[in-house]
Amino acid sequence: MPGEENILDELEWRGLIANSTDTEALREAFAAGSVRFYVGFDPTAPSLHMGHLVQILTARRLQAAGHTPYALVGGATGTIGDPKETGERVMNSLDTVKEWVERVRSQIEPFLDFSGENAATMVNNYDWTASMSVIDFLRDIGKHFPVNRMLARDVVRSRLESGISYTEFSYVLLQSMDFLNLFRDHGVTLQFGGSDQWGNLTAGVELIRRTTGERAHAIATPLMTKADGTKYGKTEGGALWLDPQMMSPYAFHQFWLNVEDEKVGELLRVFTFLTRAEIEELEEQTREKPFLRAGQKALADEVTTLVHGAAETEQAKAAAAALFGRGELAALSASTLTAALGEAGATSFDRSAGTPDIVTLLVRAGLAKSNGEARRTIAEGGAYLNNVRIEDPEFVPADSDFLPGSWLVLRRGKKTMAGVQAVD
RNA sequence: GGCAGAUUGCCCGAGCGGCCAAUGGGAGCGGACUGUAAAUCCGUCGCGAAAGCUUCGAAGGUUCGAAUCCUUCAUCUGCCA
Repeated sequence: MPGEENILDELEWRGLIANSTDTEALREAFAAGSVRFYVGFDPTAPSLHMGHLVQILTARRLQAAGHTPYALVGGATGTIGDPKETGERVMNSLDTVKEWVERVRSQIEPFLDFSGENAATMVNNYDWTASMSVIDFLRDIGKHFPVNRMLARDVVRSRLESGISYTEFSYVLLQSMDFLNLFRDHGVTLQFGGSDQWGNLTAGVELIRRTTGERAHAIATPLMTKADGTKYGKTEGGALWLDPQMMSPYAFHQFWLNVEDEKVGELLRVFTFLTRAEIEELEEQTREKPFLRAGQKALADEVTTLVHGAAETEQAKAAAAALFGRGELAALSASTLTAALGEAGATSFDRSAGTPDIVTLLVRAGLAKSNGEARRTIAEGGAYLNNVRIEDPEFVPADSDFLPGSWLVLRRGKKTMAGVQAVD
């Protein structure tokens, strides 16, 4: 094992352990050698998001400490659907799931090392689930799941009134079987997941105990929430996607840059590989000189680099510097503007058709959903062209308003920017 | 299977024939303050420039006029089988 410190202490310090089966036994296992562990990702969308990133980075931390990752994509479980409290999931077609499995897999791979002593392995539970016979499943797995216990689980109990299909009710059996198979065939003794997975995690540990008499471990990472306890990204503009097509690196970088002071330390610990000393220094700065936003800046740079790479981070920063900078927008070069607005969001209009008015431009740029909303924004004093507030809804930009590259920089409120370019 | 009640905008929740595009709260959005933070205060919050148009589970109906009354259907909740 590299290093004196047990990785468990590190995870605890970072606040990554919300729940765990037997901490002391696990600590011993970590100290005894390379622990084979697994974490699963169900393909429920075309991209993973912030919540999954916690798991991916935790896996990376464990691998860095010498342990051996098995990253599982849920080709089978993704077709079934983990029950959630709000109600039955919409079943996705097998083709869709198959496509998402590939996308999820390629999103996870860059974070792990697939070579060396403790090389990571990718597995897909479709491989051992699809071919299984119903009889085997019911006899070998189902027999170990008392329905009365299953009914007592929180998610299930919350669904008893509104209804739950047999399909989703059975989900826990599949996930538990995954753990059992990986335990038997690959010697995997630890599974971790989000704290909403705790029931599924412990069910797997129990299945292993019942069928083999041996002990496996489970860790649940905490659910990330905002300072007021609400979920991140739930209300504003959807989830925080890792896929650059679904959320631009610029928007991703901006998200972390705008995090509340109270949360900076926590997020630095969970989402970056900065050392304890570095993080404590940043927390200190956030307390002493919050207006410098040193913590937010480090957080945004670190996480964006992890997910999108250093080059994209630089572009996102350059774009923000150009758009939020003190200087005149007109002083920026055409290429800087094009790059910055490309990050922030850009559209174009045909010059020969004439310049649209401000209302149309706001809608065109995606800053307002309807003309009415655009007008309202103007009336509220929240509409800007080239950083100058526009108060007349009839306003049409003059030729002199065009910046280098025929750009118009539109802004709604303080931080939402978009560019519109005149093209021939 | 029988009886009773419910279904309102992103969420919660008033309204029970005209004054209802529909009270109020939350979320969201904008402004002020600040630091591209939090808290607070103010404004805004179906579409439309407007006339007006489309909304109150779905489809029909009564009426000059319906979210509000009637019929059928769907879903949910209680009570009785």
